[in-house]
Amino acid sequence: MAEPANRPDLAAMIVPLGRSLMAAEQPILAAHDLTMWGYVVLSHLRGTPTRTQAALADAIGADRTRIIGVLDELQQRGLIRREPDPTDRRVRLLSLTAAGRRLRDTASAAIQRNEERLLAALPPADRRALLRSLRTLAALPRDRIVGTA
Amino acid sequence: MAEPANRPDLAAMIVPLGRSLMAAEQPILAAHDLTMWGYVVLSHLRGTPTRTQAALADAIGADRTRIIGVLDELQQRGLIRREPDPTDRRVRLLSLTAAGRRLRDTASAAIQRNEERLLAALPPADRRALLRSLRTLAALPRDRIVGTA
DNA sequence: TATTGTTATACTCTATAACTATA
DNA sequence: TATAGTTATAGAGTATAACAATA
Repeated sequence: MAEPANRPDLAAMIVPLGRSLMAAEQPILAAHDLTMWGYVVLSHLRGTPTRTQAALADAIGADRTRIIGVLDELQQRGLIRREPDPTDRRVRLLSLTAAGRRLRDTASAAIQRNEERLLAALPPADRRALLRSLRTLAALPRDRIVGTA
Repeated sequence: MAEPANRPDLAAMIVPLGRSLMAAEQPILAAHDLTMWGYVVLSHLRGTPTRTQAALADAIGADRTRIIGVLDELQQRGLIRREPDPTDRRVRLLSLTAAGRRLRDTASAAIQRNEERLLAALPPADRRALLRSLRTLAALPRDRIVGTA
């Protein structure tokens, strides 16, 4: 058993790659006055307006307490709306403003322009398969990956 | 300009996926009494015995000061050798012991067994293309990805 | 003087606990 | 009493600065 390792661990390839991609985003985000979490929030709200801050935190894999300062700033800058739900005044309805959407789309375009530079290293068919596969894996629920520890 | 975003950012897919994969490794590593950095060190030394601790730290993307405790423990447990270079007694020659190699291979097999579960979600051709592509991207030097910020 | 490794310290990021308000 | 949000605090992980040994 235990044949010789003929491929690196998935994690060993993906984690450092992720770190590099994050580092590559940093100057782009800074140019748009966005923190990484700020950008993540905008990106998530762009697809799916969210009913509670807790649900948002959960969806983006952050702690509830961590996103509060982020939301404060995004709201102050008029990039998101954060209105008490008339039905239940404890919850804050979260959505993007037009300005928020514009900013996030501009930043995203710049980020993807940079990413295209890397993807150019791949044959077109592999490139497509990579993106398709990553979408599939990224869509898996976290505990499907982690296993019921 | 700025056509509607038709794909998620690479980073947005890869980073959370990496976090989940790391979380999935955790219990497996714990079962072998390994920390993540410990495992990373063993894995790197397995492929390439390294001449200085600084070079090792650099190769695995860690700080010089961070790996010292890790090396201490691995050495104490007889998993690595760490001998002063007779040529230059400042440097420590680092390599795996037989026990170190065995342990890392066993852990790696368990990790990859778990990863196979996920890869099974992909069509075989995509799966191959994904691994091939990740290898290519992971082999890129970091500053090729980050750009000369 | 420059470099390897080490130790001690400070900083950042993240999670935990305690509090307020609504229900 | 339970839940959403917030604030204050503590903890983990990481990097920075100062030091000792060797070249």
